[in-house]
Amino acid sequence: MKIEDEIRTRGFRNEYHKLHVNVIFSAWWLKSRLSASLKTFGLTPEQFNVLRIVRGQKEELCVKDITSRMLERNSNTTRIIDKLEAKGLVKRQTSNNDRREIRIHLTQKGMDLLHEIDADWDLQDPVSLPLSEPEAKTLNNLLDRMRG
Amino acid sequence: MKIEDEIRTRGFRNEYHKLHVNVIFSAWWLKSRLSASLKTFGLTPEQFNVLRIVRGQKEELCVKDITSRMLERNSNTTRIIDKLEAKGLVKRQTSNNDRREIRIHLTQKGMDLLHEIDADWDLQDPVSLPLSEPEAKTLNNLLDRMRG
DNA sequence: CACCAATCGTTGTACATACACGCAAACCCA
DNA sequence: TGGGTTTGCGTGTATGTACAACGATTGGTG
Repeated sequence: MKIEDEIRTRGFRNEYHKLHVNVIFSAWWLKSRLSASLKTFGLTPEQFNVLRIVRGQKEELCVKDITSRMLERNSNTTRIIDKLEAKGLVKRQTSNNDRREIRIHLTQKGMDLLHEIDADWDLQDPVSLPLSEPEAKTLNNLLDRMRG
Repeated sequence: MKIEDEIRTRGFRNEYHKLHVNVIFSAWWLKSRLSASLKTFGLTPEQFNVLRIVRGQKEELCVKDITSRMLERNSNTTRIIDKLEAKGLVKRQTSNNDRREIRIHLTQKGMDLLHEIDADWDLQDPVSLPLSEPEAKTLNNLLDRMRG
C-alpha cells in the first residue's frame, strides 16, 4: 500500500520528506512482523538480534563488539544481555587479558533455541518479501547511498 | 556506507535478509539525525510527529485519528499527548457530539514552536539526502511494494 | 614509577513502545 | 426501552532507548 494511504496523509513537502517517513514506517512494519514471529519463542527482536550476533562470530565477543554490530546502536547492550542471561541463553565471563572486558558466549540452551527458530523459519520465512531479487538489490544500494 | 560495514557483518542469508536489516538500520539513522535536530526545541521525534499531524488537518482530530496517522501505530498516543499538553503545546477538549472522544488542538505556543522549527529548517534542512529526486521516487515505490 | 586520560561495562533517569485490561459512553436490536 | 456489544481513551507492566555519569581498569607519558 502506498505510504500516503498507510498513514492517511497528503502533502509531503517533497519526495525526500516522503522518503523519510516511508523508511521509518517500513522499518516499523518489518519489525512488527518479526516481533510476532519471535513471540512464540519468548524473544524480542532486539534480544534475537544480540543472540545472532553472538552466534555469528567464531571468537567470543565482548560487550562493545556486540554494540558495534547492533542495529540501533545507542540501545543498552548491558540490559539486553541481562535479559538473555536471566533466561539462561548466554553467559558472561570476565576476560583474562583485559579485566574491564566481559566476554559473552552462547549456552547450550541458547544454541538450541536458535536452531529451533531456524527450523521453524525453514518452513515459513518471516523475512520473505514480495520483491524480485534485483529489486531487493536496488533497494539495498539506494539505502546505502541515502546514508551517504 | 554499505550496510555490511555499518554493522560489521558478513553472511546475510540472502538479499532479502540484508534488506530487512538495511531498512531497520536506515530508519534508526534517519531518526537519530532528526532527533538531534529537534533536541534544540525540546521535542522528541514522536512528539514532533504528533504536533505536525495535529497541524496538518483543518478539522480538529481526536486521539484515534492521530493514532491512525502515526508512523509507529502501537505507540501510546495518550502518553505523548500528555507530554505535549504538559508543555502547553496542545489542549484536550471533550467532544460535544460524542463524549468518549477527546479533541486535540494546537495552542498558540504550539503553533509558534512549529513555525520556529520551520524557519530553522529553511536554513538547514535535516531531511535533505544525497539522492536525486528520481532515485528518491524509486526508493519510495520499492518500499511501498515491499510491504505488499 | 606516578599520574592523568582513555576505555569498558554498568547504572540512573526520562521517555517511548507493546500488549492487555478497564471504564464510560454510545450503539444496536430484540 | 433495556441489556449486551462496540468504541474511545486511559492505565499497568515489562521492555527498549537516549544520554549522562560513575567505578574499575588499563595505557601513555613525563
